[in-house]
Amino acid sequence: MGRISDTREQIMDRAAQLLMSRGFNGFSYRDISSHLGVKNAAIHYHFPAKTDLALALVDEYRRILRKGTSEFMAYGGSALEQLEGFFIFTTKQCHVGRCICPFGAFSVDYNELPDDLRDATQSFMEESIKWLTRVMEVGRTEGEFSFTGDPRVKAVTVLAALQGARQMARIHGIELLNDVVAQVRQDLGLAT
Amino acid sequence: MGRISDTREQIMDRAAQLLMSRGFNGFSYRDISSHLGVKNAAIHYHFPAKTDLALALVDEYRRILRKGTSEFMAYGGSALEQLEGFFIFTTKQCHVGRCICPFGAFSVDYNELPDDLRDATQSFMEESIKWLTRVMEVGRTEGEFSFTGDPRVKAVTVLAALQGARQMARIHGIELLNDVVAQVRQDLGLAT
DNA sequence: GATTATACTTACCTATAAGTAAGCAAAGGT
DNA sequence: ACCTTTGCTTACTTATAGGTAAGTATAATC
Repeated sequence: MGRISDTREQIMDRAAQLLMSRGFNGFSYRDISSHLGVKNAAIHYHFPAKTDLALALVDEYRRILRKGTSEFMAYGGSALEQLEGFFIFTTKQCHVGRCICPFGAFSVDYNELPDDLRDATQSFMEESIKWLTRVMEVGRTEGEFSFTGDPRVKAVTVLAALQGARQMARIHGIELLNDVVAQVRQDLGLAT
Repeated sequence: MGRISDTREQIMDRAAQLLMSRGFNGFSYRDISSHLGVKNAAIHYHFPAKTDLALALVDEYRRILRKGTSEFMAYGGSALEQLEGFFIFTTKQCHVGRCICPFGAFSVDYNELPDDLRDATQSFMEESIKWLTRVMEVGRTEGEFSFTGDPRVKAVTVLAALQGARQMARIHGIELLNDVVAQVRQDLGLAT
């Protein structure tokens, strides 16, 4: 028994891995418990239903996003830095865990998801879009990027390309993601 | 009992719907059989294992792809026409069934898929990439599109953006896909 | 007209899923 | 010293999954 309870954290860590490698319906409590050496019911103690676990994960994702973007959102700053940070985060995560984007994981099962989880996923996504929209806006205004059209639509397109690329990378090899990132940069007028 | 056996076709139709709306692990034989008003074992008669069903679906996708692209691949032609056809196909499919791309459906569960199904998915994807690469090549040469970098990488990026957009559209509304298509066109120098 | 293949159904099996209820050991507060 | 909360385990339930074996009605073949 840990000091406070690091079991809860370990559950979430493992669940995050599994979610991004198999999708929400692709893993079970058993996959978590057997890995941690605890019983199934221990997971249910911390997260009574699978939905609760998923909600906790979405919350954590949102916390991570906010940590990396709150200063930029509040005061502005280098859009290029934010974007490159995002690329690095994405590719690193993908290389380490061969995992897909959380949005991708949820979106496949989205039609069968309970309402609260759908809402949480949707608002997390809206938050991500808002952040990248601001990055696009600021970046174009400051002359760091060049693109035509609505910044929000461009932001959504970039997110979509990365989400798709992470998935395609599993089928076709990890370098596919690097290629897509390179192309997205090029499409924003950035040097290779 | 149908003339020859349209049950098999109906199974595949329904399975295709389900695959694209829930992912490979998101539907069961029961979902198909109950919809068709037959028993579970009837599906097993036509497709002993779920893998067999999935393989048949991939084969069908490949057939559809070839039907729409073989002439272009053989003789060249209007790249713009091919691309617009692809956009229309994608958006229509998405609007009608609120469904994701087959690649997306398989890629989420990819790590747990049997080898033969992985191979089939991979080679179908390679075929799709090859086709769109040629579209990009011809389109740029003929001056229909403008983009920088490797045609294959550009093709992969476009596919990734559409795959990602179809998934994000489920969470955030169907107009997201239209936006992404518009942005992709714009990024290729096409008029809105 | 007997045989065989087709296209199923009925009935079953085994594994696994999510989830619950009750019990228990240890730590913390009073 | 006693009670309560925390953090689990044991033992169970119900539902569903993929899959199989054996039987049956119809249609085609010889």
